[in-house]
Amino acid sequence: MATTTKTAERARPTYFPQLAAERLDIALCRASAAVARAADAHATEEGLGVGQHLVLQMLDAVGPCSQQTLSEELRIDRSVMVSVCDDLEREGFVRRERNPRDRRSYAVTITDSGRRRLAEAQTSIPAFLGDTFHPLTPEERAQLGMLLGKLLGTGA
Amino acid sequence: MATTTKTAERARPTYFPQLAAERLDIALCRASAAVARAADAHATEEGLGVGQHLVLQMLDAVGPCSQQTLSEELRIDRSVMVSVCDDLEREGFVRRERNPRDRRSYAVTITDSGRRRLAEAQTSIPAFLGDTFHPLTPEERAQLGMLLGKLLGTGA
DNA sequence: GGACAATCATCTGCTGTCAAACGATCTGCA
DNA sequence: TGCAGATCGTTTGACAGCAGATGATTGTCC
Repeated sequence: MATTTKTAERARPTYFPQLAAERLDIALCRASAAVARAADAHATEEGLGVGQHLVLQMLDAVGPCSQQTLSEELRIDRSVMVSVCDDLEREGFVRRERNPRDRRSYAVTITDSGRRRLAEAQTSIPAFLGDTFHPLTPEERAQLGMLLGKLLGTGA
Repeated sequence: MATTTKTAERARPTYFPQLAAERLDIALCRASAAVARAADAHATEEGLGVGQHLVLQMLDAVGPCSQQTLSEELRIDRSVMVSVCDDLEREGFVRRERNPRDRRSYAVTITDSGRRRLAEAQTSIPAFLGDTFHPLTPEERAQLGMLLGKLLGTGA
């Protein structure tokens, strides 16, 4: 993203310090949404959105899942999960079969093609992520992940 | 928000640990957007959105500003700032006067009514925020703010 | 003075997210 | 068995964020 260079060029805006601490928290959370959005946009450009990547990764790791399970684990809204799976299915990366035990739900399964695509993505992504998170040291990134995880109640 | 109680009630979803670290970062950033959204929704319910609150707070602290300055400092998009100021002006919390030195820009000024509204909001918000951020200690909150700030290039 | 690029506020269109509602299906209970 | 309520996937409508274009204004360079 050009944001990094841009902020360097011009007198970069700063959260003005008089902001009440509580509001600053929220302002920053809101801003971290921008990071996620940028990552999303970039990943989509590369042909595999963050949501799609997460789904493939999870299916690869834990086997067939319902869309419900996927959306709960990955914090992607059910209605959004529909289109994520639509896209993945259209490209042949997953199969949707009705779960015979509960015909309301699907058993979403990763295909061999999906596994190959996943492997590709794993290699192309790190460079971009290094770019996005480069202001932070590896320790700080780990810490950020830990704090956000704690804030969101995902356990220690 | 009911999120805290809800996560306690039901088998709470967790980011499944096999997630590659890089993706987890982004997944968490994305999820923290949900925190910001929840805060926004709550604040709007109380009659003063987060954006509006931030603007009032800044105008109160640093005096009249152009919309451009406000949107840069507060990381609110220019086009969004238009409607934020529209709302504030309609309710009489700010005045928009043309800057005589540069008639392209406005000098947005907080009114006495705006100051009163700001004072009200300052008292009603902390309770909700304490609830939202209670998983973190004050030190951790400060650290989270620092890390996100660094990630976004707002300086140390 | 006049041409040109830059800036401010604004509007429009696109995308992603979410809440609410719906049909199909399952579960529990009488 | 039959019925009420819950759950799964889906669609729809509303809304925020963002990029790009526009009109008014400013500053700059010739």
